[in-house]
This record gives sequence, C-alpha cells and structure tokens, in this order.
Amino acid sequence: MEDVLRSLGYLCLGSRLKRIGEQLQADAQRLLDGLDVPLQSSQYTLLAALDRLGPLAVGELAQSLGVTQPGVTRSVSLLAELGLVEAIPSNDDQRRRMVTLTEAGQRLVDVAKRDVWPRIDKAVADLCQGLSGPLLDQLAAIEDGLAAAPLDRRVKEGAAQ
Amino acid sequence: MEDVLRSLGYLCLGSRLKRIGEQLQADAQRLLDGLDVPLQSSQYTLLAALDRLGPLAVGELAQSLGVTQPGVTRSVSLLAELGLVEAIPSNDDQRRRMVTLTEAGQRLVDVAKRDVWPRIDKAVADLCQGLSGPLLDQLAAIEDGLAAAPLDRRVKEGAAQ
DNA sequence: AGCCAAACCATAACATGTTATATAACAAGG
DNA sequence: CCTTGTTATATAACATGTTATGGTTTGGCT
Repeated sequence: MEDVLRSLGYLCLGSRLKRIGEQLQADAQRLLDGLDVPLQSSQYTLLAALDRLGPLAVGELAQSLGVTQPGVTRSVSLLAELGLVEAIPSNDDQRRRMVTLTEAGQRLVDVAKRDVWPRIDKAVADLCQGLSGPLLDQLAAIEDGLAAAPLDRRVKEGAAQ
Repeated sequence: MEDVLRSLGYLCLGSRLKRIGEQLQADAQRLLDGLDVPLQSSQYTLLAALDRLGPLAVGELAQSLGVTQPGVTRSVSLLAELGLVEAIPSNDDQRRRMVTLTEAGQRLVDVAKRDVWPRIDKAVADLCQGLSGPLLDQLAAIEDGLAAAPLDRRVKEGAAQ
C-alpha cells in the first residue's frame, strides 16, 4: 500500500513530521514504562525543563517547551496531583504560579537521567546516525529505520555491545 | 528563554518533530481557510489519499495514511456528514466499507489541487530549500525559518515574484 | 452443516495539542 | 484612590491521535 504522505512530499510535511514524532514518542514510552511512576513521555519533557532551568512560572514553562499555556496548565495540574511538582503563587506577583520539582519529582528525574534518558538518546542517535542529504530522504530513512527496529530493540542491542 | 527541546537533542526528537509538524499544519490551515468548505488540514490528507488511490476500505485508508483505523473511522464519519465522501458496505464482503469521494468531495479536491496545494507545497519547499547537514540542524533551520516567515507569508511573497 | 478463529470496523476512554474566553492580580493615569 | 488596560493563569470546547475492546461478517476445518 502506497504511503500517501511520502508520495505527497512537501505538501504533507507537517502531517508526516507529526506522525514520525508520535511514533518516536510511543517507542520511548515503552522504555519509560519501566520506571515505577507511570507517566506519558511528554510529561517527562516538562520535568526535564524544570530540572534544567529550575523553578519556572507556568507561562515561562510554556515558552521554554514551545507549547501553549493551557497545555502546560493541564500538565502541571496532573503532575501536581501525582506529587511530582508543586505550583506555588509567587510572593512578588500573585498572578504567577511558580512550578517547582518536589523531592519525589527530583528523585524521579534523577533516576530517569541516570537510567533511561541516556538510552533513549543513544537509541535515537543510533537511528539518525549516518543520515545525510535532503530532509525528505532523512525522514524516509527514519521511518524505515523505526519500522525495521523500534527504539526499545535498539536499546537492547546497544546494551549488549 | 532557552528552548528545552532543542537543548535536549535526540532525547526529545519525537516531541520536537510533533511540535514542528503542528506548526506547519497550523500555517497550512490558514491557507486552506480560503476555501469555502471549512476543513482541518488533516482531513485534506484523507481526501488527497482517496483522490490519489481511488476508493479504499477504511483499513486500507488507515494504512496508506499511516494512522490507526479508529482515527480514520472518525474522520470518515465527519467527512460523510459534510457530504464529501460516502462509505458504502462492499458487496463482496459486508465487513468492509468502501470510502469514495462524492461529487462535492471531488470538486473540493480539484479546487484545492489547482489553487491551494501547489502554493503550500511551494512554500514548504521554499522553507526547506537549501537545507543540508545533520537532521537536528535542518530542524532548527526550519523552526527559525517558520518563526521568521510563516507559510502564508511565503506564499504571498512567492506569488509576487 | 456447524463452529471457531480471523478480519474488519465501530465505539469508548484517554492523551495532549489547539483556540477562545473568563477571572484575578497588577500597573499606571486622571 | 478608582478606573482601565495589561498580564498571568484557568477553563471550556474542540481536534485528532492513541489503545483497548466489542460486534459482525467471513471462511476454513471437522
């Protein structure tokens, strides 16, 4: 069956990027599921942002992640319910809610940073290794590569080396 | 404000591809809004698939678009309500529902194919023109390019030439 | 013939993105 | 100081992807 998104080239580049991104995330999800806290992979990017940049207001978080503010508000609420972050109104400006990693959140990040993120990073780097040339060709190579060996298999093989 | 997804490199490639894809689609949406039928850009890919490959069963459509079957089922229902496609149980096999462009659907595709899709294709090609090198660099260039001039502006400038 | 597994599609529940809009806190001018 | 505009966040409504599961229809095997 012809892959229409590939055939249409630039016209459907947006859909195609989204599709590849979703597959990468789904693959990464399987690797993250090993941790005891069940979180979606996109939540980890929020935690990573806090770990990297320190406490941030909701809007700043949105900006640093490149998503809209309502999306961050929702994710923060979810993570706060799980006890991984805290959102405390700022003293200077009561409109702002500063989002901070809790101790549990920091522990989770530390575990992920040590045990899981390097593997994902390595597996994706492996997937993209040796790519060159036009964007569409590189994307096709990624699609083919993922179809041939999903990320979790690349991690296992990498670990065996 | 630091762009965390960029900083994290391969680790967040999935999120980043999704983010770029969403922005491209949003930009393309503004160009499509000119047509009289208000459709989301992802629905157009479904119509494009039918135009390109002819009538398809729901499952085949899902496969050719690279999405899951429930997603296609929902989109088809929506497009059927708008009178752009028809989904008729096959005679040979009552399990299959063959999806076909209606006359109105074909007209819409023809208009899009003539007036809009070439512009989008051209604008995205323009955006990606001259890209080379590692994937992450090309993605950064796309992000910067979109920030500097969204697709609709590229179309206008292209048309003026 | 009759039964059982597989194939195809629909539906439900959820995740997570968006836009549009409401609310509350701040800031500045009359 | 009060109004008024702006800023920060929350909420609602929607779009569209996913997985899990259920219900028909087929088709093959005994």
